[in-house]
This record gives sequence, C-alpha cells and structure tokens, in this order.
Amino acid sequence: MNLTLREELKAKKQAYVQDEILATAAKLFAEGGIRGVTIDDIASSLGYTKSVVYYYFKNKNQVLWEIFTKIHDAWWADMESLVKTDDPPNSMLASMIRKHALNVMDRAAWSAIYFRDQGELTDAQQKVITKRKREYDQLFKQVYQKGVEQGIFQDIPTTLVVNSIIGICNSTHAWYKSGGPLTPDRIADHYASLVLQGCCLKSTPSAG
Amino acid sequence: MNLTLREELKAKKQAYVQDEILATAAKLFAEGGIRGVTIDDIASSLGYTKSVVYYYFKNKNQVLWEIFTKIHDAWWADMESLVKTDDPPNSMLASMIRKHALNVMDRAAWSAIYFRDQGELTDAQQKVITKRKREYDQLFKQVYQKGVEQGIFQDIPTTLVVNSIIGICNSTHAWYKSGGPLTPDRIADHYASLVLQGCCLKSTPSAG
DNA sequence: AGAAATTTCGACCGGAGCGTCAACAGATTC
DNA sequence: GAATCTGTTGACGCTCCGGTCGAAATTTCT
Repeated sequence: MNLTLREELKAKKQAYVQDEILATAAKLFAEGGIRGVTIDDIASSLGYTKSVVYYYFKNKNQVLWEIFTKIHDAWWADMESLVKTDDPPNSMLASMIRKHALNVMDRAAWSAIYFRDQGELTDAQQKVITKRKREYDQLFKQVYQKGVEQGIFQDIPTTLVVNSIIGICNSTHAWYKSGGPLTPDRIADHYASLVLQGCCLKSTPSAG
Repeated sequence: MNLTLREELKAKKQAYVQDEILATAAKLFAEGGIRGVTIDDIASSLGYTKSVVYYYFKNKNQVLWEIFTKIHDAWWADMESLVKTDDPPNSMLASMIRKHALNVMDRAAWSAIYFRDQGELTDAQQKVITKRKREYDQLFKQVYQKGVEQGIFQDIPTTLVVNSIIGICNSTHAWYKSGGPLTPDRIADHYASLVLQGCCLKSTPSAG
C-alpha cells in the first residue's frame, strides 16, 4: 500500500477517535469540572482504558486545549461570515446575537467549559484565549460602533453593550435544557430583541 | 472571669479569624479554582500553617460552604428589603437590577465562586443552593409578573426575562475591574435601563 | 507562680490521579 | 510465515494534597 495513503487513513481514523474522546470529555468536564474528572473517567465512559486516551492525546491539558480551540474556531467562522454581509448594523447585530445564542445552546457543555474553565489552561494558553475572545468581541463592537455613527444606536460605551450581549447569551448554558417549552430559536429571538430595543434609538421602530 | 462571657469573647475572636480566612480563601478560590487552591495556600497567604485553618474550620468543604451561605444571605436580605417597598413594578425592578449588579461588583471574587463553583459542593449542598437561587429568582419574577398584569411590561415568559437579567449582571464579575473608566454605578444604571427599555411597553416612557 | 484553656506547629498517613512503560494483540505488508 | 505498524493493556512510580495527631507555645484565669 502507498505510504502516504496509509498515513492518511491512519490520520482519519485517529481524528475520528479523537473527536469521540473530545465529545465525551467535554460532557464530563462540563458536569464535574476539569479537575473533578479523571482521564480514567473519560476512557471508561467510552469502554476504553486510560492508556488509550494517552495514545491519542499527549496529556490532559491537550484534551482541554483542543476543546477550547475547536469551539472557538467554529464560532469565529460563523461570526466572521455574518460580518461579511452588507446588512445594516441593526439587523446584522440581531443576526449575530441570534447566532451566538444558538451556538451556545447547541453545544452547552463545550460552552460551559469555554466560559468557566479558562483558568485551568496554562498561562500561555490563557493569553491566547483571552486574545481570541477579545477579537471575537471586537466583531460585535465594530458593528455597534457603525450603528452609533449611523445614528441608529444609542451612544453607549461599546464595552458595556458588548459585555451585556455576551453575558446574556453565555448565561444560557447554565439553565437551558433542550426539550423545554422554550425553543432555542425563541430564546435567541428574545435576546436579539431585548438588546435591540434596549440599545436602539427610539426613532428606529424597525428593530422591534 | 464569667464563663459565658469568656465563651462569648472566644466566639468573637474566632469569628474574626474565620472571616479573615474566608476572605482570603474566596480571593484565592476565585483566581485558581477550588481544587487549584490548597489549604496550605490559604493558610500561608495569611502567614499561618494549614493546621490553623483546620482549627477554625472542619474541612475544605466547610470553608467553601460558608462562602456560599454568607454571600447568599447578604444578597437575599438586600433584595427582600427592596421587594417590601411599595414602588411600582418598573422602578422596583430597576432598583433590584441595580442592587444585584452592584452586589456582584462589590464582591466579584465571591460572586465568581457563587456562580461558577456550585458543582464543587456536595449533592445535598447543591440542592440547597439551587433552591435558594430559585427563590431569589422568584423575587424578580413576581415583580415582573405584577408589571405584566398592570400592562406596563411586555408579556414575555418571566423565566426568559429573569434569566436575562441575572445573566447580564452575573457576567460582570468576569470583566469588571475596579478603577476603570466605568464606575459600578454607571454599569448598574446601564443594565437597569437596558432591561427596562427592552421589556417595558413603549407607552411607558417613565422607564427610559 | 501555677493551672487550665486556647492556639499553633510540624510531622505524618493515606488516597487519588497523572503520566510512563514494557509487553501484548491484531492487522498489514513483504 | 516473518516483520512491521497500529492499537491496547494493566501495572507501576511519583507527586500532591486533604486531613489527623500529639506536642509545644501562648494566653488567660486563679
């Protein structure tokens, strides 16, 4: 068999197992906290022994790190594509809020880790994540700022507005349970309208 | 010396040292996570050995538990006294939001623990805290419901409204740093007006 | 001063969990 | 069938940390 082809197959299989491990780890980490979950827990939850996890990952920290990078990359891609459209700031901001809220609910376990357990990373990793979160916030700030310049948003410090937005959406992971009377769409819509009503000037009923 | 008087003095001194330990523990826990901070860390941060901590507290869990109960009791008392006034729902809700936000910023370390580390408690303790948090939310829900009945608030599911409120305020602990350009009062005011504008019917400009 | 209560110390135990390692098993290639 | 690559096993070492304990030190009372 061709060498590169074999390597490719191997990589594909390993990626599959890695994803499986990451998904299980995320679920357990979210419930029990990073330190409260052992590698044994993750492995046996999949019918493996812990050596298997160490075969696919260097150590516990790498498992955690991949969770952070994977979720961030996915969210970042989503948000960047929204920003590229040429919607007006109010509908763009609404779309961004909805998307962010839906993303949080879609992967509540991963979100819980992403917002709660940054302190479990190494100092260097924390710096990277902090920077990426700032860049992510920046996307929101730019849109809001544009709306202020166009006179359709109230001139409130963008830091305050964006932190409110992120704060509302992120808190969802703490209480949202799928299957309840409130659907993710309904919740996301509410968040968008709450912020838009709360920040838009009263002369722009288009937001309501 | 009178026996009961001596006991009283002893209790008073012990309470003082306990508070000192709790304050330090809360600060360290908030930064490093519950499991990331050892009893040795707490003790040596005060110039003690860990045996001293074990003299004043049964174990690590009791230290954590007291942090939870102390902060809850303080917040509950604040909110209950606000609810007792006969202000109309809109200004009462605004006061409650402001108060909650200010409380979170006033003790950011304790708040971080209260919202982030409930999972580190025993199952029984978690049940108690969950119940108390629900009762706390209930205070907000009642006020909002009253406003809906009076026709001054939009008829949105109270769960959604209250979780938004709590979510906004609680997220503050993650980014607020005292000494910045944004004062706690300014932040609290913004939160109150954001929610009131976002939830009140447009026919009640008194909220703006 | 001497006795009693209070507080502090430092050594120690035991368990838990991370990460390693040598060996083994199964598949694949030659 | 032998050799190699891939995946898996279970046991082990090591460190860290929660919690205990007896003794020492300090303070308070008589």
